[in-house]
Amino acid sequence: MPSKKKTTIYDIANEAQTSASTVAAVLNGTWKKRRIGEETAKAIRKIANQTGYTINMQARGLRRSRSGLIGMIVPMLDNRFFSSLAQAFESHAREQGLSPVVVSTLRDPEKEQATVRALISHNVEALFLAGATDPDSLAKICKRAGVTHVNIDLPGSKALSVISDNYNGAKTLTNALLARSSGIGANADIYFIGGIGSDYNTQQRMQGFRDALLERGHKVESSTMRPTGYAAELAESTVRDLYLQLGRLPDVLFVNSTLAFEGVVRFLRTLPIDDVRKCSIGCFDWDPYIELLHFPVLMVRQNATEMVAEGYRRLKQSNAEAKKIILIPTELIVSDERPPLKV
Amino acid sequence: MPSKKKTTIYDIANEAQTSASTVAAVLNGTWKKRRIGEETAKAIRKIANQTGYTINMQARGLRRSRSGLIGMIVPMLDNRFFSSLAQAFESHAREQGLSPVVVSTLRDPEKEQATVRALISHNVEALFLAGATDPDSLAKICKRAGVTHVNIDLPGSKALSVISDNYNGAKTLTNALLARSSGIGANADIYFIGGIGSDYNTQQRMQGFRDALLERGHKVESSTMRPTGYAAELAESTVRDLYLQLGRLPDVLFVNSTLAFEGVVRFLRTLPIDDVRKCSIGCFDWDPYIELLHFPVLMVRQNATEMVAEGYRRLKQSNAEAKKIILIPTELIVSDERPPLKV
DNA sequence: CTGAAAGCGCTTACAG
DNA sequence: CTGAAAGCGCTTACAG
Repeated sequence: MPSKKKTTIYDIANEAQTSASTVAAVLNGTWKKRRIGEETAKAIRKIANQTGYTINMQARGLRRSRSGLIGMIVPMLDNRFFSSLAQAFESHAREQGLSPVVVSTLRDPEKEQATVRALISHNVEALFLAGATDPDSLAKICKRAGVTHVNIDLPGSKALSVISDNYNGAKTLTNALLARSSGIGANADIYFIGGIGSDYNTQQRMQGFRDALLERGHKVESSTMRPTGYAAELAESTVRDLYLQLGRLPDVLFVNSTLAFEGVVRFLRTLPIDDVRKCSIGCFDWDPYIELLHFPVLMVRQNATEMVAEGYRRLKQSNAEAKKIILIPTELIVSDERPPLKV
Repeated sequence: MPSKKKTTIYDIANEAQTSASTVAAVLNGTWKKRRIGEETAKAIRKIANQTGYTINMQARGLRRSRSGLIGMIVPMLDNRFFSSLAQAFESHAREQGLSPVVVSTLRDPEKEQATVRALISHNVEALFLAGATDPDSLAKICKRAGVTHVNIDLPGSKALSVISDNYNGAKTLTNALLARSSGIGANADIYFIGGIGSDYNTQQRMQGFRDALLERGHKVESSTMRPTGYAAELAESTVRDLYLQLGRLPDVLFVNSTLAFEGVVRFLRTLPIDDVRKCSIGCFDWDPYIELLHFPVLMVRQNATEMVAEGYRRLKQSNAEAKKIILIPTELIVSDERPPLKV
């Protein structure tokens, strides 16, 4: 029975001895308004079920100039933070009866633009630009096409941006790290590792880190700031070099991103455990397994769910003041509230 | 200048003093075939750029009855394995000029069906069903609509399925675990924890586990098989109970899934490290942080990339024998090839 | 309570 | 080398 061609409202109209208009009305819910007979409606619905009718959204979309699609770009999907964003994004989409289209663009400005154009071609009803490297050119493209959009995670100057409160998150983390390592002096060795110096979020985090240190009377030399990128390898060798140079680990280590943290741990696990525990270690970003390492780690967890929720809220009240940056609070996670490893 | 209405080929035709057909041909690449003047083409392209024209895929799709969309359903996105699948899926999609639509359905059969229907409504050109709980009803829906699809990770009987070689992966892992714990007798305590007993993959893995044990002369009692589900909590309490019951850890622990493993580690970290190291521990599934724990873990890494690649390959040669299960080899990962932690 | 008809923005034979 | 026209499958005033 499975027909190769999809059934259309005309097929159903034929079968039901009625018109396409009537079928359309019954199937899209406007039939009460049109006061279509209960009988007719029932018959039509029956045939629709039998034939396995599914509406053609392209046709509907073309006619109503809406698509039922909502788009998101992210740097990559196989990453805790961005996949949480994607997950939240598409839960919301479904709630609103929209189909989510999530595409990763690998922090490549050209891919970002091409993807945004592609999504616009599909007439997405709105666009979430998460972690876009060049939000402002994307904003231009969107504006031209009249597509509303919001920046997530990385802010742009031409549209509403919902991002983590990186500054305060970093400051809180730094303060907590310092509180841990009681008894260190003004000349203590305190390092910031990972992230990209030109990146807005990294800058904010470095600023929060720096301010926390200054407020507590610590010196901050630029050599202690090491935005080594998002890769694990460079973070690993940086900590190793520090260790060799100081003859021990720094007193405090602020690692920016779970990926860089991976590299750091890769080195730390080669050291005697008591050495590692003397160091006060923090990670900006959260991973469940980091909580399970053999030494305590303070983490900043970003609220992906809330960032996306806020993005959706703002899209609805599209009256809202655009070009604004909305900061979403982060959460400080302390890994060793549970019984520590007995050695 | 940004116009609220999107530009269409008619707008461009007006401006360029030519016809919509010509504009269409220039913009979609068929213009050489139609031998349109280089001049005309150039003029049209210029206007298209100025006005920020983007083709309306809904219109094109409606006309050509293709959509440029390709769909995938996954249980969830915020999970290493499934997000790797999603990532691979959409790289391939982009390579082929398709826009990937990935939707998570939370292992809920109703959501799966609703989502598949929604995707079909959007005229996706093919469908990847990853980890679907009820692939066969989905297959029916797809067949009716004439949408080709392939099952990934969890097999169905009505369409091609590409899944991990769970049986051999588990067997290899078990053998490696046994090889580690040399000197244990036929009555050694060897446990399988996590996964769902009714789940095809879990069954295969249990079978591989069991066969490896039998071949090496170990007894396998059903009480040693504990498919406690995919949640961390139950796995945690199960290991704790085992520990209390045996007065020590089992000799070998096979944990099915990184999520269950999280629970296991949550308990293990409360034990003296030397106790933990006496136990030969394995995890079916991989996570970079598991490699960095303070005790060695053997892991089975599934090849998400290859599964997706194979899926795409098969879709192309749609002649291919359907209803077949294709097994993708897994990889055994040994976590402690690097220098171990000095205590 | 119901249907005929126009139109959404493309593509593509067909006719020049 | 180029254009007029039909048609993809819907929606929606409009007319009964």
